[in-house]
Amino acid sequence: MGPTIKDVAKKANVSTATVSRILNDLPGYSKETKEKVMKVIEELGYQPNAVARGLVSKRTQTIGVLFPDVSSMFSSEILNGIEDTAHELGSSVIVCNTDRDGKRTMKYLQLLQEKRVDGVIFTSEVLTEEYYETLMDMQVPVVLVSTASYRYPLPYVKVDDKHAAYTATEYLIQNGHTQIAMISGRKEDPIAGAPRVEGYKQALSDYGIPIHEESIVYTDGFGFQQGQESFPRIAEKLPEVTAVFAASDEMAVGAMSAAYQLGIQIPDQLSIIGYDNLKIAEMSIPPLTTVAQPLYQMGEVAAKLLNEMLRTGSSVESRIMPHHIVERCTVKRMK
Amino acid sequence: MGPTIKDVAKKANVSTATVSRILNDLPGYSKETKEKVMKVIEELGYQPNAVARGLVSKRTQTIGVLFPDVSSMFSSEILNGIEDTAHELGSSVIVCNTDRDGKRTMKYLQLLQEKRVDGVIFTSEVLTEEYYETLMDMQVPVVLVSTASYRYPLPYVKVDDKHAAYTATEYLIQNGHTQIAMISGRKEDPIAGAPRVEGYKQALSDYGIPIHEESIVYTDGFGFQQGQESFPRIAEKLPEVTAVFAASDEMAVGAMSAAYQLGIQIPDQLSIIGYDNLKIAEMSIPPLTTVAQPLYQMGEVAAKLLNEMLRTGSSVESRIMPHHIVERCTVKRMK
DNA sequence: ATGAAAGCGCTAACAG
DNA sequence: CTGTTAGCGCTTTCAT
Repeated sequence: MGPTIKDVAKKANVSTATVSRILNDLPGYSKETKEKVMKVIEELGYQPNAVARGLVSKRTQTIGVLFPDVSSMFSSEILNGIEDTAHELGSSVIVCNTDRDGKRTMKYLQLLQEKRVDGVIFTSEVLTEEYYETLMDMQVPVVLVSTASYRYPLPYVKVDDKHAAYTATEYLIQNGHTQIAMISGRKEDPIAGAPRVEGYKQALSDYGIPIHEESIVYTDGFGFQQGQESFPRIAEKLPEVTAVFAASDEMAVGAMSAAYQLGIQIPDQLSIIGYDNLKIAEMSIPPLTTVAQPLYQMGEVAAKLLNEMLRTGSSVESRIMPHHIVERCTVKRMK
Repeated sequence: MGPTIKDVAKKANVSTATVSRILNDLPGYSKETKEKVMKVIEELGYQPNAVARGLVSKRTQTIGVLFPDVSSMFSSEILNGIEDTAHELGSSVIVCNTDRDGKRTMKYLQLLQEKRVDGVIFTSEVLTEEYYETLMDMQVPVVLVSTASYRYPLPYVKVDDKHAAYTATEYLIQNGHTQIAMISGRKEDPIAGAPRVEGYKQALSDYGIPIHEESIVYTDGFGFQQGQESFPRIAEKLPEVTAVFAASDEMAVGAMSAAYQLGIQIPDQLSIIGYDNLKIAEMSIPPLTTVAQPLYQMGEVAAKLLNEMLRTGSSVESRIMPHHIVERCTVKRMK
């Protein structure tokens, strides 16, 4: 193996304590010894052992992050923000792909516990009691991203889903649309499901537009396929619709794909607005108008909050992140 | 803090050695003691400390993975494969976003060394001498993904870029195209640049089609924007072109976007084939025909190779992964 | 089958 | 300013 702090101490004729002090720049050594030690470190190519350090300091400078699907554009953008920030703050991140599987999630939580990570960021899934319990056991700070829990007092960072959905729908209305359908995710999803539907309804209601339950199609996810499959249903049943609000960009793009197959021109014959502002939104044809979630920043903020909790030992406030409409080319101005 | 092995030992009236043996199922204890100990472990909610274990065993069950851009669809697919496999094999993965920055990469390499990761996977970038040196210092197995080094003897897993480009071009030819342009990445890129251009040229040449250097446009990356920006140049200069081979799906989609702006119908007026088979390929309108790289499997294989090297201590063979055409809707059959 | 004891490489009192 | 000495929690000879 490589040289240890002992080797350095010996060669520099000092104690390991002194070397340690220098390494952690704690007070207690002369300029000369520091120089001498640094030189030896250089010569030996000494690299401190973070594992040993972690054993005594009880800090591993590592955080764990759980994603339902690391390879999704959604998750990877958040990961990017977390990683950049954690790195800046001197921590590494261990990624965990839960695959939306309870068993697997629990296994990961346990793993993270054994690895003694300093904290964990839990994203996009609903926090079950089981998760919460073991998270509490771990005795480490936790922050939720793109999810929240009403039952458990954990800080979260997310946009206001209802509000964002309201904004999206309102945008459609302000562009002259009144026959607006919605492609929703899972009805039962307490985070990305129901609230967005509520926001949609609220906007219609506030603008005096009647709400028709048949205008909402519920799916079992937020993917391209769900959008693609559900669009024909609305195209067929609701021919009078001029605009649709999709609860995710992937669904929006799926819907556009289906519309294309059906020979429906977007935005000429039908307007569509998405939700998320993933990379794909600007790459679609035509580019997708959408309500943006600041995913990168959400990751960034989460990492910072975690760090803050670590540093101060106290808890922090949740953060409602701002959302905003990104106007591109899929919504037509009516009238 | 939580209970330690000592607490377990004491409460079970055995030595820590025995508990350790049971935990690692090594021989040397009766069925009765095992049961007794397991019960205590349960009662105490004992969780072994992987940090302490790592200190003595010199294995952290953690690997480091470097990506130029974690949030790209390309990287995240590879990450997914690595993560799933590493997890199956009992390891965690620390992700490092190098941002294509030499300094940052070096910092990460150093960090991984301090953290005593068991191995590292280096992806998509060219391996400089500096990287190689410190990687060697680390004394841990390394595998390259989607890149390779002719100077240094490290195992890699990638497709045969020249061959894959050949296949893509050949597909166009077999569909009756003879006026074929190419949108390439950086000319100097020894992995994804030159080889793909060579494959393209070789295919033309093998089929007796004259090669025009002007039919190749070089860009400074593989992104959507590069494709979008360079397409107009070929549309303008080479009106006779009926098909284009883009060296990445993102570029292909960018090109399609530009074509759309220009009112050029795909595939009716122009065919296009991409490279990678990212998720976006099936989400584009129309769905993109492309030559697929098995990204997930590449990650999977890399993780397995790394594990193999760790297990046996010996080196392994590189893997050329199979590529294949995914026929979708952007290539028109001529004549 | 089981225990005692020596570390792994580092930090952190406590002495000087 | 600097060294000595305990550990951190675990594994691993070496005895018994």
